Amino acid sequence: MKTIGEKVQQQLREVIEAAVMQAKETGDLSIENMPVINLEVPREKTHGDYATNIAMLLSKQARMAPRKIAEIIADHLPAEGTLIEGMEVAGPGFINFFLGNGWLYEVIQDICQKGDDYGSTHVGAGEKVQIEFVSANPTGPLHMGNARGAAVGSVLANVMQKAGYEVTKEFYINDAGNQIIKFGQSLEARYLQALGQDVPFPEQGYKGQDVIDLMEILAQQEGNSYLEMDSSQRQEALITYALEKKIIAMKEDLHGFGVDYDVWFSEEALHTSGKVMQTLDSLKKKGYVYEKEDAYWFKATAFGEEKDEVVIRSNGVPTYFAADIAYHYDKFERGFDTVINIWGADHHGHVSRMKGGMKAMGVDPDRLEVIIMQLVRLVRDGEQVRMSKRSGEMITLNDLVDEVGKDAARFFFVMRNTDSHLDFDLELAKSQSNENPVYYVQYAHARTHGILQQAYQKEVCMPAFESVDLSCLSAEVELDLIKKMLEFPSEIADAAKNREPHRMARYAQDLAGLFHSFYNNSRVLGEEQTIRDARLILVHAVQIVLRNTLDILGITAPERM
RNA sequence: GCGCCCGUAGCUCAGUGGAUAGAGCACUGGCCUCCGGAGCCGGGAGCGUAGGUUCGAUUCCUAUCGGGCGUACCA
Repeated sequence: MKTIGEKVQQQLREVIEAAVMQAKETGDLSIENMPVINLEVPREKTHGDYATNIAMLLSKQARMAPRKIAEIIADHLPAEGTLIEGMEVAGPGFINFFLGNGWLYEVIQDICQKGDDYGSTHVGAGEKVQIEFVSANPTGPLHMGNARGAAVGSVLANVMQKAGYEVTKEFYINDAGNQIIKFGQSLEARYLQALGQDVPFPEQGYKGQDVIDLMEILAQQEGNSYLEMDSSQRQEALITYALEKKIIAMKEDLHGFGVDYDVWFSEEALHTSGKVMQTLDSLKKKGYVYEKEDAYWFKATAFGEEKDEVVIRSNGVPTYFAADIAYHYDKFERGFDTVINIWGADHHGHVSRMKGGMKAMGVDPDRLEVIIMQLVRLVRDGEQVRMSKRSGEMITLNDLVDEVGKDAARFFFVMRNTDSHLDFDLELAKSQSNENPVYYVQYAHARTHGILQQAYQKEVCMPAFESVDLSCLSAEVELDLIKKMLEFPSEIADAAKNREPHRMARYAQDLAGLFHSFYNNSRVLGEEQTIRDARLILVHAVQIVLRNTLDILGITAPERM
């Protein structure tokens, strides 16, 4: 199923190719190979609806100036029987095509017909993709970095789903390892303190208020029933109790942020099921694990790394890296074609050795993609705020949602390329949230609703899109608006293929901007019927596309604000 | 030292090798008694530096300067 934009481009390509072949046959051009015909929408409107650079590409093999080639090709292009209304040779040798407006009106009908489904494509071809994101330590509340990951991951999942990938969202629970031991020590200290004992708090413990609260509640509910256990037993029991609470809380917090997972995967389960040791055995057999200084090492140097990595410590405990190899191998065993991880920049050093691990396990490392998200800097009064779970000084995801709302926060986090640092200015987000671009987009949607609502109240019937004459939509803003909506499916496809969810935020702003311009330029109600009906349909189409975009962004599309 | 990411307007950022590099904020000049002014229209100002590849470079390569992150028997 091709989109209208694709159909038009295909027709242009066929016509251009035929013209080049004809020029070759008549001897006007001497070329051997037909290059891929590249069509682009010129940045400048005066350069036409589409342009091709084929003349520049042919210049070398034809041994002619690009402009000369462009003129020859243009001479062989048929003027009749196509959408082409005009063409010109311009700049260094572009051939610009000017099309009539007829095909644009088909776009509006296409949108009205498809509704919520407009924008969906099959470029993903049902590829099974797993996206793992956030995967925060359950030892503390979710922070800004997690929030960025949550927004980016969920929008990427939405966009890829819309583009025809089969997407599974997964959260990896780091419920094993050193930080859990420290967590247990922290819990124990807080529990005992809650019971009035004067015990010291561990140096490396988690100082967050959430740990104190959790243990005070437990102390109130259960009293000193944990007091009789010995310390290690007590810590274990407290960890079990606290982790369950923490995970439930994380699920709720993420849900409140518009993020729901398909799978919650426990690291601890990898250890207890023996998968970690199985993976290490398998690597040993392949000769990629060896023993040195009482520890076991993964031969990362065999995969281009600078040094080998410990997988089992000299105390017999496997490292996080060992579990991670087992975890990622398990992902592929579960049948995913592609596995995408979204990690903070502080984990980037982990990427290549992880890929090395996959290669050692016989998995093509290119099937493991890691999106590295640059860190979020929290700014208050123009100064950077340092955040640390251990010190307990932080703004949590919940704080953020309470202050600026889910919609604004999500939009803010997903607006930027993941390669860029994100300065999150608390004062701006809290006190001046009206300036957040999300309102601009949502307001456009509310306006579409307002017009349609007014029409309804004035008993103006919504015309059937099939029977309306749209040809009176000829103002520049109207045509621009339609062209922008035409791009929607390919915008989604590109965002999905390139794993760039921020494009959808950009698209939303562009579309909203064009609609606001249209709104100020053209009235809908009060115009004579032909114009009114055509514009009503246009507004209806804009509403659909805006809603679909906001849907991908996980942001509500309000009817009024 | 080595590795990864980033240097684009006063600030925060867009810009799959193309023609005259775009938004928002800030500053500033306008907008019909009208479908919602959280809007619209206009103005000034910019690709860190130096080479290279190319018909053509903000985009690719190299070097260099500046910022961030990593370089644990932490995760």
